Amino acid sequence: MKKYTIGEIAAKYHVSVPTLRYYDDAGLLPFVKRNANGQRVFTDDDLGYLEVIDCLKRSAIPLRDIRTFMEWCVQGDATLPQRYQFMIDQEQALEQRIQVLQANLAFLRWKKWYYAHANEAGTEQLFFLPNTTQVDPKWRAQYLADHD
Amino acid sequence: MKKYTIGEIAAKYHVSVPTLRYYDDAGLLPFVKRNANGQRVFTDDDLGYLEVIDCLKRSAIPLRDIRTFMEWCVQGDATLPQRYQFMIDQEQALEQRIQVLQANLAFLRWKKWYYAHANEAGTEQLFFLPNTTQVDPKWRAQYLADHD
DNA sequence: ATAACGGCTCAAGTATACTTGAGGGCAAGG
DNA sequence: CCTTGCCCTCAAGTATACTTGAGCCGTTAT
Repeated sequence: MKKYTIGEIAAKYHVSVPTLRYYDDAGLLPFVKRNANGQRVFTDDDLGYLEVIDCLKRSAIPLRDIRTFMEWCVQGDATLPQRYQFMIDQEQALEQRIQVLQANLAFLRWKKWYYAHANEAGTEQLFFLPNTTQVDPKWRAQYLADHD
Repeated sequence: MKKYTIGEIAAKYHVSVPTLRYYDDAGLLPFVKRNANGQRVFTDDDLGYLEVIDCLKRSAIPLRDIRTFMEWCVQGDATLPQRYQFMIDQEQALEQRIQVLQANLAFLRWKKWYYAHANEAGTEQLFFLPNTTQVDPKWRAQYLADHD
């Protein structure tokens, strides 16, 4: 089975070597072995684990949660229920976070529209209610009417 | 125009009072005024700004970027081009981040399917290539065939 | 009038996730 | 043989975003 050094794995997953060592210290890599010189040795078997870690990290899951999951992984079949539940929970959490970001995106697009028009006019004044800097709701209504 | 204390604003936006003060110190609230006793006073005019901050924070935009934008806001019409460009940039960045999260979600769903089946069987063994802990690609293919 | 309630500042502490630096080992190439 | 390159550990430093604590002020309720 092909073996990989920490440097090769770092390049493959676009992280620094110290970061990988930090992850190992933090218990995220309980599957890595060492050679006679004490150097970390990664194998093809480990790549699947590393992909999971990569996915969870890109999803901004805290390291301690990733650690918990990886520990279950090396404990074998006895932890399959926990790992299944973990995936159910993470799926739900991620769905919710995506929904929040979709709402934020909609808000940013309305603001973009607002600034596109303000920029063209050279002033925000036309949007404001008299003697305030509050945007007249009619503009928001018009934006929504135009973008449906 | 209605006025609000820092405590009222904190309750409205689900943040702590010290957090709001920290934001003010960090330059995120250049629009807040003070009363004769040095207390922060928020007005209806400010609520629009606070919504923007809330949106950017929920999108995990760094505070220094939010600060830059809020400073442009109080500088008036001269900064409309920068603010328009800011919205364009943030829209694009957020679209990309949502795409990454969608991909991560797809991965988590595959893993959920995997653990659902492993859990039912009581073991992961049936998924592995002989003498490895690598998942036989045929299972991934089957999952993709079943979920399209 | 005094205690509670909220507001204030400033300094220090906490958590997370790394990064950087010092000092050292092992193996391959000139 | 010794320099280069990659590996190692351990300790300390950095950045971000808050939180906590000490000590104080002004308004309001008892």
